[in-house]
Amino acid sequence: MPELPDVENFRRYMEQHAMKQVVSEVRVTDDRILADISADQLQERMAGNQFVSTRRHGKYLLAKMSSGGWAVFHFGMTGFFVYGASADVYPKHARAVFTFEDGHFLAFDCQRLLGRLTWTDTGEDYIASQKLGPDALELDFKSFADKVAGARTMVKSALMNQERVAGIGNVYSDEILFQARIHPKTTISRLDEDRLEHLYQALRDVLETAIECEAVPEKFPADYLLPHRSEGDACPVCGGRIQKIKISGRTAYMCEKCQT
DNA sequence: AGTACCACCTGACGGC
DNA sequence: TGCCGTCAGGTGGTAC
Repeated sequence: MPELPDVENFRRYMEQHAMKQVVSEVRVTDDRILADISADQLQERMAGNQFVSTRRHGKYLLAKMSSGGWAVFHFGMTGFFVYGASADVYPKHARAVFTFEDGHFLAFDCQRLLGRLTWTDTGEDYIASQKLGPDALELDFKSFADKVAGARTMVKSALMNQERVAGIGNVYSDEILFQARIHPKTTISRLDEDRLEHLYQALRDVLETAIECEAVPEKFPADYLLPHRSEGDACPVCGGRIQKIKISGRTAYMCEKCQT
């Protein structure tokens, strides 16, 4: 479930492996992965160019090419990258593969096809066109209080709304609320200043910690909910049972004793 | 401005 | 053994 920390990880992976090499071919093996562009157009725009820089906004990864345009990746729920040598086999659900002149490749694997690959001439325009709010890690407390906490909706829904703040999905909203000890069904506009500040701090801490842990559940601190996201599991803080509830159709995991 | 529900998509899993 | 329903979840659409 790629959310902000996972995508930040993919961005670093791409920086580490795929930069400053000429793309010789773009092979799209399932064009349902494409949005608003054809495989031919993508090939035309990318072949002969290099990735020169990357940026991330929320759950979107944008990779600038030497031609000046940007390849845009959204990972849906099952997307990830694999960089490999020419002799390596592509990952099982590779939907698009960029081959470099030296024979190495960067594959965009996306089992459930909920991810997207597209193209934009201007990064800023793309972010605006998707109506994305500020990236969750670039949001100061004041904007958070205005943009997110002004909503007359449940706090979990507000955190997950990409127009309010970009980058938080189902899993990390649960973690943030667990760390802040706030019940996910609380109406966010009814939190007092103290609890709101607590929530904001938890948001930052959780996302930064998750990035440090490379979004690998086993590396998370002992008091994190994430490795215990299953009904009836023991709460890592109080030992009580983790509950599974539905919030606007989404599954939320929480500890009723810790979160009020 | 909210909520609720559906569709997209694949694969794992439980029930029978 | 296999078939069928359900679920996972990011996003986007529609109806209320």
